[in-house]
Amino acid sequence: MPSTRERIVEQADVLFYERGYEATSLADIAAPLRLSRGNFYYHFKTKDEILDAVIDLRLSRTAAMLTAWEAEGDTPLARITCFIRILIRNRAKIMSWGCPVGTLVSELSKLDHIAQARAAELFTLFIDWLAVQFRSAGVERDAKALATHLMGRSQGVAALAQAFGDEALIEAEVAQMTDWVAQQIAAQSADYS
Amino acid sequence: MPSTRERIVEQADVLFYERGYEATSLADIAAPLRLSRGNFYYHFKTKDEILDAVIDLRLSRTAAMLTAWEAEGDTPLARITCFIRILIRNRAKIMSWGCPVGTLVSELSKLDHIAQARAAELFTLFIDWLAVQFRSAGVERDAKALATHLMGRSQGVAALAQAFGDEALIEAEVAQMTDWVAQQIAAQSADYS
DNA sequence: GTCTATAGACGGATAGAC
DNA sequence: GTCTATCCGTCTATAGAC
Repeated sequence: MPSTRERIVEQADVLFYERGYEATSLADIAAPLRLSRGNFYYHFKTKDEILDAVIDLRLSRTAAMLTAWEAEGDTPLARITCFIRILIRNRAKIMSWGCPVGTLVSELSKLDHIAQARAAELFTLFIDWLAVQFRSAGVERDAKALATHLMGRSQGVAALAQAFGDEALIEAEVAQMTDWVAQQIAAQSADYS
Repeated sequence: MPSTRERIVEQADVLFYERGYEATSLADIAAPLRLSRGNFYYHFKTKDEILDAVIDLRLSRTAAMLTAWEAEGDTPLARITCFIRILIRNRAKIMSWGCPVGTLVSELSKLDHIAQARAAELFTLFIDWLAVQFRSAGVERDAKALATHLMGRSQGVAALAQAFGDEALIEAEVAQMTDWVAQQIAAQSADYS
């Protein structure tokens, strides 16, 4: 049984993703939970506070997901493939609302919102994790650059998928990204032989 | 001497980019132009009408830019490089507000706005033009796929640049994209030899 | 009786539309 | 210039638990 606060954050998380932060009113969040606005302000003083809580939620969920991928794949390539395949797994949502991270960061940037930096930490979580995987695959020097590149590639796919609602585009790019990662790791192994 | 209507569209174009469509009020557009609301409604009845006009403006400007690039570069590679280098040329704006096309399409998607499809045509303009360049470089079969891929790559760079405000990231990715295009074209030439 | 949780009304501001 | 709608945020009231 989740607390009222948790239900608010959960609902806000969904609506901030699907409609955007600014376009979501506190009434929009409260209504489906059957909460009065008065009750609402008992738990959160401002809309920005909810945003902070939503970012906290996403950060912790992302960290947990990355930890799960550590156990799920037994090679660096397998683990990085877990990352790439979220584009496939979440393709329906991505075609409708884009990447939850990228679209939030973009909106907060335009609003000059202080929380933009913390939202960008979601990117950092992914990139740092990917860099660890590349390093454990033997790529020492360029691990961070490769990780950043891969993050960017997935952002690009999400942007075009949202624009055109094209599922085949996602699949084609995912295949290319997977090949690219395999090549980077193989090239590294070749250096040692 | 631009007409009042043109000045409205021009101002809206800037503000829709820097602040976003929804976050820009009609007053925000009218104020710097010192227009009365009455005068404003003489030119545009609704906010959506202004959005349509802004998209029209961007479509025509994009088409003109693409035509200019045709003359500017004397090889397909040089012309495609013109495209890639807008990331460098507009890097300051991109770090602040992202890609004008990608962020608009993303916002309109979340708002379920009818104009989303027309905004996405801006992507189509670029992709079709890039495909023409790839084809004129001898890449027949995959021209559209390569063009789409390149468009996606640039979107990814813009997204991360906006998130981190990292100029070096842009330069590194631009260099990689340029190399990638050169390789694609070289690989095609090799097929004929 | 106090603390927690919920409810509802009100105010000030702003937006879009006419 | 006005009208209506909406939104954020505050204030007061209430109901129950301990």
